[in-house]
Amino acid sequence: MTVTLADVAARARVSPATVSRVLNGNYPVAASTRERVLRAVDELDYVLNGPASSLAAATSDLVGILVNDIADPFFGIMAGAAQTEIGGQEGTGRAGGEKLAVVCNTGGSPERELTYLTLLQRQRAAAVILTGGALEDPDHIAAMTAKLSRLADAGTTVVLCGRPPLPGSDAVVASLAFDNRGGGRRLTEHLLTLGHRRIGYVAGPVERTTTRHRLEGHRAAMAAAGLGGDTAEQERLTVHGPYDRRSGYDATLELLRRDPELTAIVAANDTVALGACAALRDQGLRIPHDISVAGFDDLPFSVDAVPALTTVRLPLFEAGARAGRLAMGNEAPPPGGIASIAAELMARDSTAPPRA
Amino acid sequence: MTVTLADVAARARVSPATVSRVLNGNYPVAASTRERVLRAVDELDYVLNGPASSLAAATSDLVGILVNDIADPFFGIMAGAAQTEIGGQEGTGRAGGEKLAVVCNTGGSPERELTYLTLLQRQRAAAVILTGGALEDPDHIAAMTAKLSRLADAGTTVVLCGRPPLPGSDAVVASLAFDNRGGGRRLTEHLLTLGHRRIGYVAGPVERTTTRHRLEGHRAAMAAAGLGGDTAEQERLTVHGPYDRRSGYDATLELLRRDPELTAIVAANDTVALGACAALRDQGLRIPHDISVAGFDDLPFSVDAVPALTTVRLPLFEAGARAGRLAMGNEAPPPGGIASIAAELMARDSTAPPRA
DNA sequence: CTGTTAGCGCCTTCAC
DNA sequence: GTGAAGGCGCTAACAG
Repeated sequence: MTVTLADVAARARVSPATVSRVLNGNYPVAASTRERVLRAVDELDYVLNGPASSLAAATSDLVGILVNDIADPFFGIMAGAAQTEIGGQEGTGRAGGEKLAVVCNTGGSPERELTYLTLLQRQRAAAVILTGGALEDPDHIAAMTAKLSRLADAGTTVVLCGRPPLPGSDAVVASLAFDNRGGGRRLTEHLLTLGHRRIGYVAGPVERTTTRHRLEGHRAAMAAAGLGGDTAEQERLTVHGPYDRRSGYDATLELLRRDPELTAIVAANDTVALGACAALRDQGLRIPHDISVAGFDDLPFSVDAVPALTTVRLPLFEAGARAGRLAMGNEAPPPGGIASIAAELMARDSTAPPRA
Repeated sequence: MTVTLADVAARARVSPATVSRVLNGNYPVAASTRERVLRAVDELDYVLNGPASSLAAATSDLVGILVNDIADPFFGIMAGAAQTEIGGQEGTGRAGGEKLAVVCNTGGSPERELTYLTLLQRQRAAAVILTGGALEDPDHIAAMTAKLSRLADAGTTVVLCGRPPLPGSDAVVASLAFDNRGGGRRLTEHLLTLGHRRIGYVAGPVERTTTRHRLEGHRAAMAAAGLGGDTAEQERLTVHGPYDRRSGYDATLELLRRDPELTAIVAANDTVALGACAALRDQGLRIPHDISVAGFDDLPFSVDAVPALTTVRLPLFEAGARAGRLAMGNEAPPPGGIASIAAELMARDSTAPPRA
């Protein structure tokens, strides 16, 4: 029924071993023989049996890219960049030694994250890239550390992208961590420099590294300006929620309720900031005249917002591409396996000095 | 080194076959035996060898979801919905009979589309979902038709989502096609009703079904209103470009150059519309006072645009979920394997009557 | 309900 | 540079 390697061998009048060698290209084969084999492959429309090949070789050409939310361009950009770097840009049609880069959407659920890792482990994946912030629950961290060790033992290359290093684990080849803390600090410093003193903060989901680091940066800047306040005050000006538009909308209304004198709102990311803007507009407030708004990530749409959104740029594409190369072993890991990726303040029109 | 099914069998004092049966759950096994096996699995931290399993069973648990641009929420939403429907929401941790739903980013390249299909074919994928518009190049269509037949022959379920049916192919189980033509027509009718007569059109990339259908809808509405004009006139008011913000920006400037009297711009999709809005603002034009703008898709950010974007809503999430169910065989295919999915006009603030 | 027996299709030493 | 042979780990008939 389906054509096998043996069929190709018969047609090319060589042994199966030889066919295997030309297909994998990692062994010397006479040019004439190779050509004969390749011709037979095309004539028979032969497609390698991946499972059989993976079983025999004890490794597959699958590379998994885990993301928290595939509908969020934050992840889409990183994943796309990584996939480009991995999938090869050739396109010979015949599909030679390409890797199969695939993205898996965890939806932010820790269980699904682990399930996907198990599934990838089951497939004997060549590499796994974990993107985005990590959950800070101790149990989950322990489970992840164990799972990643298991993967690494089985020969899977593990790379972290936009996620802080896993303490005490040598399973990870490289961690590319965004400087969320520094970015958060600079963003709030920008607001302070403009003259803002009462700043509301729409944070991301609790127990996420990204959420915590950005918030820490914000509070560090506030504290440095002598505006830290006590814990109760800090919490009063902070509302947590998911990384979506709705959350930004609701949280902003809540912050306004808690303190109508707010002159600025800092959002966990650009999407949340958009929701915040909508809420403010619905309250009849003008941005930045009545109140300033800032986001984080600098997604493509942020520059088109009205007014253009002040935010912190993260080099998502570059980071994803680098993660892809690291996963493929095409780039040397950074010293210590850890790299911090700079976050750059993009001051635009949604922030301005507060009204007198 | 790595623990195999035989190890589990030995520890549970049963035969390998029995272990296989409880793991696959598709065969009666005594409760006590099952429990013993499961315990052994946990104690040994056993993970099924996917390739071996796929080789023996001649099918894998891989399901591929092909998208044109993973950084575009249009695809992210559909892919995420499909993945949720396929990946199972259980999360037992142990990972039982779950499918591995993975998304593959073709970047809109026909070669990569074929390469990914070959890779998936190689893996003996259980199902493949193709999302988004298709390229209309005859050679590519022929290659795709052949490839999909090959896949179907090998037992892979093929589902189309947001893509018109492949004529003369029985390889596809179901095609969910958006009513792009109808949506495009209703959108332009809305503009005509408002009183617009000179409408510029920023189209998507040429040779794409999505592009063509939306444009046809637009022109049908124009023609019905006696405003069709000749071919030269139609082309003068149409500029093609990729589905991104930049394209919308540039194309809008070009349209304005060609006809400064335009009172409305229709964009290929919401992202493009955002670019168009930016260009118009930079020209000092107010929306919708000086000129109206409309998009397509109704992505989440469109309602937050300023002014809120008039567009055509496509039920992306629902369509993706349905495609996922169809791929899993959890839903009966529509009659004839083809379903048209309605597109609903969302009239918002970016369109208004033209200035007197 | 459970055990036994054959492969699934390929890679990989080992000879030649 | 090429062929021959064994086995990767699991599933799927068959028996029982």
